[in-house]
Amino acid sequence: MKKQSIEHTQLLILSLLSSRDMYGYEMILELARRSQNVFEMKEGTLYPVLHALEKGHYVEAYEQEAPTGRVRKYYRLTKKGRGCLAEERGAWEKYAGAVNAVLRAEAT
Amino acid sequence: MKKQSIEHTQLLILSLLSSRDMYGYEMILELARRSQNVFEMKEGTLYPVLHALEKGHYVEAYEQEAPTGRVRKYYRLTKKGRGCLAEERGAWEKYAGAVNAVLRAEAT
DNA sequence: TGACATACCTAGATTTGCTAGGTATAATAT
DNA sequence: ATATTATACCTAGCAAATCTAGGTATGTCA
Repeated sequence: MKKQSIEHTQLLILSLLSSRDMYGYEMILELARRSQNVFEMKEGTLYPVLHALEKGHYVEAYEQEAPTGRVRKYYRLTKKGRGCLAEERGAWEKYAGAVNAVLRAEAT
Repeated sequence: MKKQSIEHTQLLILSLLSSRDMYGYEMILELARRSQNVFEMKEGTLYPVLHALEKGHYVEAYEQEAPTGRVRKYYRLTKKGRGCLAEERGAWEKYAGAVNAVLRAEAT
């Protein structure tokens, strides 16, 4: 079907970054928190997507030292990324609406 | 993440069959209709899933002649299939709710 | 000092859906 | 009459998305 699988991971990452800059590991924790542990994103999923987003100029990376002394790799949403987020948000709403329409029809 | 990709195709098919028995080609048309053309399921997607559902005893197939004279292969939801549908429905709601929670947090 | 949490990374397998082909019949247009 | 389109089923192989399972390294706490 048409764009059957929305790139959920990408949508979620962009959405997180729209509230504030974050580093990878933080995104995993934050996603779990905001979804009440429904999402348990794996590092093997996150990092490749993050690198692809950077390569496509949807996000920019920069390093910053944490209070602990460790250097973290933060990601910032670009203008292009913001546009992509809006687009994917729309796609998600359309998609979820369609699934719900089919599920509701079930009861009819 | 945990069951990241709900088996959307399966959920949609089971949902369709819960309203009435259908044959494959009909499901494609009906899905498009109920979703207002958001879903355009491909035959290459549908038939393999249908066969897997049959093998797993979630649906049963039977042949029936159409008024046109052609024989169609109808599918009927089994009790097991009904249980699976309820389960996947729940999973979908949980999943969609989590995505929406993350998207809403964005605005915060 | 040993275990665990933090923090990053990648190769390869798995799953899911799509592309692109095939067969065959019925309806419709030319 | 005949060519095209819609109906109706099928499968092999490709592509994309995510996960598994490993690796490296540092900081924290019992």
